Amino acid sequence: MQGMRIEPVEARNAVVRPAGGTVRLADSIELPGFSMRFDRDEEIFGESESADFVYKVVSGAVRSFRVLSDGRRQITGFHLPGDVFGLELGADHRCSAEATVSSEIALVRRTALGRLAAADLAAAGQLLAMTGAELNQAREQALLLGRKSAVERVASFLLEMTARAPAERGTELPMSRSDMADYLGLTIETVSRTLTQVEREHAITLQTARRIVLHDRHALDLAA
Amino acid sequence: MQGMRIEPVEARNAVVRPAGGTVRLADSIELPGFSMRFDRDEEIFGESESADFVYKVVSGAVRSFRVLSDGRRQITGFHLPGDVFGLELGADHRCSAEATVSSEIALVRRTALGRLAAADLAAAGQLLAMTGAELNQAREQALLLGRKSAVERVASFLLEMTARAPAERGTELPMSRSDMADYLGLTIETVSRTLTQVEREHAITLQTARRIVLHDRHALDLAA
DNA sequence: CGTTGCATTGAAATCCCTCAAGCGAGGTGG
DNA sequence: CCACCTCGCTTGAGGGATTTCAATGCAACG
Repeated sequence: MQGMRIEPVEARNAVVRPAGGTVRLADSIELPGFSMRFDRDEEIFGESESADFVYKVVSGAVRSFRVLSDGRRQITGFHLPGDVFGLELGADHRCSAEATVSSEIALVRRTALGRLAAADLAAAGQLLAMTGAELNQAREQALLLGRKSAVERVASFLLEMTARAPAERGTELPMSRSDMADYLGLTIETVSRTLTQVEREHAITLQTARRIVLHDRHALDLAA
Repeated sequence: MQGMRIEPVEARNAVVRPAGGTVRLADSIELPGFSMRFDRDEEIFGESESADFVYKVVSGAVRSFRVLSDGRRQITGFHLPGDVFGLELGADHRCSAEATVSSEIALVRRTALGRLAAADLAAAGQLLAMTGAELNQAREQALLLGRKSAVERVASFLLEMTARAPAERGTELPMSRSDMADYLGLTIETVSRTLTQVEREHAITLQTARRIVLHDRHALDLAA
């Protein structure tokens, strides 16, 4: 409905790279698709929308999240270049996804993926493996949210990001403090305070608000 | 290693119902298996043990959980009669499982399940569906742990349990306050206080510590 | 060079945790 | 059969970590 129409012509901000290419979702899953650009904070899909596509980040970053009726938000994951997201088993999406920064996203029709999985056992197995990996990650997050302190959460997050998004001379954090807070189950103020605390302890340097350099991995390991 | 050997003869407390029967893991997945009895607090499998079996609760209840090095524990789910658990994608278990009360558990060799999934697309699809359902549930828990207050967590839990474990004239809670606390990311004292608070507000009655009667579902819905 | 929005910092308040004691049901042994 | 013991649950008081409220800082942009 009010969600994005995916048709190129009607897309609002999204610039489409015309179809004709293929998208590799996994080792043995390569399907025809196309790509679109999403501005920062633009919705890619919404909760309980029909799940017609599967998505892969080409560049930029995406947040998946669920919200309570009063607006409280829990981000369940960040998706970085190369990551596949929006994979659903039922007919509808069970969470929403938005770009945290301007991003290019590749789209594959779910019907195409479904046909492949129904015909190719290797592909079906890889779908299962991808879902299982997400499950492990979700449980890791449950441990973090249920039992870790603010410092431990932030340390875990920094280690995760430095592992996943290594840049030259530091790590880019392609999301706002608000996004981090809603991922870690904290407030933006606590995230900010904790980051400066970790910096004062010389474990990291905040080059800019969104760029860190890791100095003492061991200290973070201990804190996480 | 120190984990339980599954062989009937060597099992410590576990009484085995001899093999020969079959276990239905899903609509189109029925495989040979056997069943064992586990005492309350007895380990069914441990983190990073080899995942040789898949399990299904026949009677009783099971907790799946992960622990931090200092002993803090996060329960990721309770498994009630009919539920399948211990389904892994890699070679090893990524969490531990213990009986919360004396339970009868059916076991199926993972190799048997693997063979079936590799041959039968319907079975592979159902495995995927089961994993996906767990994923949705894990994300629901993330929202609870990251963004809900103590009252909201307890209310959500009570609604979940009354839906899943309805008994005549009330609901049986087949786990201790400590289990509830580690599932909800709270302490046992907060769980206890919150339950009596909810009782004082006439939403439930605590017949015994482990048996509740739901009086005002609407009030709990609002609180959740 | 002012505006705008995100990030940081400070002070006070709150919710939940920690520590501690009391209670009660179930089991055991006398 | 009853006294006693044990273990889990409940309740209270105080403290602490994180949130809330509020103000300031800072960088990007027009």
